[in-house]
Amino acid sequence: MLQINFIKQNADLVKERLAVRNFAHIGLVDELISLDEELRKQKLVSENLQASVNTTSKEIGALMAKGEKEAAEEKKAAVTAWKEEQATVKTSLQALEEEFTGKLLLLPNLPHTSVPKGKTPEDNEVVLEGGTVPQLFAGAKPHWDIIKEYDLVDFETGAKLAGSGFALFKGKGAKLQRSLIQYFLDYNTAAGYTEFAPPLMVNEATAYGTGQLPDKEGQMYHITEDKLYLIPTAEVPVTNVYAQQIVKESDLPIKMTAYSSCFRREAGSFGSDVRGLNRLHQFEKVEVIQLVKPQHSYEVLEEMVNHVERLLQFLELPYRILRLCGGDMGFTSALTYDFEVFSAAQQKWLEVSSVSNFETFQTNRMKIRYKNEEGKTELVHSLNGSSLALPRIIAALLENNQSENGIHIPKALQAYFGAALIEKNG
RNA sequence: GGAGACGUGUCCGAGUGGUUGAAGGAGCACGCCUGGAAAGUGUGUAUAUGGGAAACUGUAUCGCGAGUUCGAAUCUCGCCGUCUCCGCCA
Repeated sequence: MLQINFIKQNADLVKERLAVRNFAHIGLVDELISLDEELRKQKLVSENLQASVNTTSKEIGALMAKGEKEAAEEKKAAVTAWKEEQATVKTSLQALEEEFTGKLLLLPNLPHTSVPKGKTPEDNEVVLEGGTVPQLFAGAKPHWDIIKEYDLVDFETGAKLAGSGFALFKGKGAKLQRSLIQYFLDYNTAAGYTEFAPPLMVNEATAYGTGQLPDKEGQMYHITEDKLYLIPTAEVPVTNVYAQQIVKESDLPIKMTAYSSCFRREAGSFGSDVRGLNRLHQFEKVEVIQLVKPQHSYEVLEEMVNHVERLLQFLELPYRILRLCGGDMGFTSALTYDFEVFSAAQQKWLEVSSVSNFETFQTNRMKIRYKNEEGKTELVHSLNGSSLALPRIIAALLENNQSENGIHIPKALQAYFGAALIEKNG
């Protein structure tokens, strides 16, 4: 959530930055500014009335103590009148406040100056490519066929148990996923991230904190009976660990990692994009999250990008890094780098990680602050990234590493998986 | 799920309608004492937001929300959480 004081002092800049996103409701900026002015005016009126009520009530107390009942009754009448006046002000104040916060929640984050203009994924900027795309043999198959052949994932049974878009991992497939999770977590904790195992459901306040609500309401599974949401990413519970806290300056940066299942309704997704492991309602992911001092957040973003990049190098996958354009960037982000791996049999780039700096957009909602060098409390910056999303990594590994003999396991993973090859009779 | 107890500042802990933003203690900071330290001693020690150059000052906050009252940490109701007993249970 943007800060109203910043919006007021930089109205033109805010509009200009929002335009980079192709944000359709730029008019909200001016609306918010005038709403805020009106809000302040009415607040002042209400507070002044309250001040009169407070002081006079104290006087009544003193008069009662002295036994001057009549004088006390006179003052009571005055207070009652003020309170009636205040009641009407409060009613309109409340309505204004609701309108104001409702509208403020609709404003997305301001894109960083390095964010390219653009509307669609085609306008994203390729920052760099790494790794080499393998030459596949003649009988090479897309992963959804490999999975069947090696009996690694059973989509039919997944669909029977839960519905389409739910996978049942099986045998070596399940073990491959488990070994990747273990490897990713070890890699992250070795880099100084503290491991968490968070709740997979969160309440409304938590979902607002990281910005999933109200923007992505329809994307989350909602357990209405208990007013809980299934998390779409570990970012939600883990970033909120420090919500409403003023952390010690010496505790920064706070580095956290978590493995979790992620749940997404993916309403309206169709076509070949969703085939096999490419898009699921439930998938596994390991996430890294940092809370940092504002002045360091862009250095930290680069550090996190490097961290994820090295992981892909260890997995020996061909990858590229994209700087997302304004139109493709998430609601809460100021700058996002996406990582894609090339899945050689489907000849397709698959997004496996998204590393973002949210600056104060999330921490303003969560009120995560620290006392800076001058002793002033200040919002920290929050960042996160996937390291990594499992199903698409598995898809790319299966496709890129297939051979007549079986599927090769990258060296870095062999100790975790317990073998160098997944054999056909497996 | 049933019955009961409880939820106060960094921590412990007082406070059942009126100078209580909140006693007292611990902790912390600064000063005195000391050769130095400990002990002792003095002072200070919440957050947010509005006004003000500042001193200072208005408002809100004793789990959260609503209500009663001229006035609520104190009374009433709802919610959340913690603990104890019972039930159920991986």
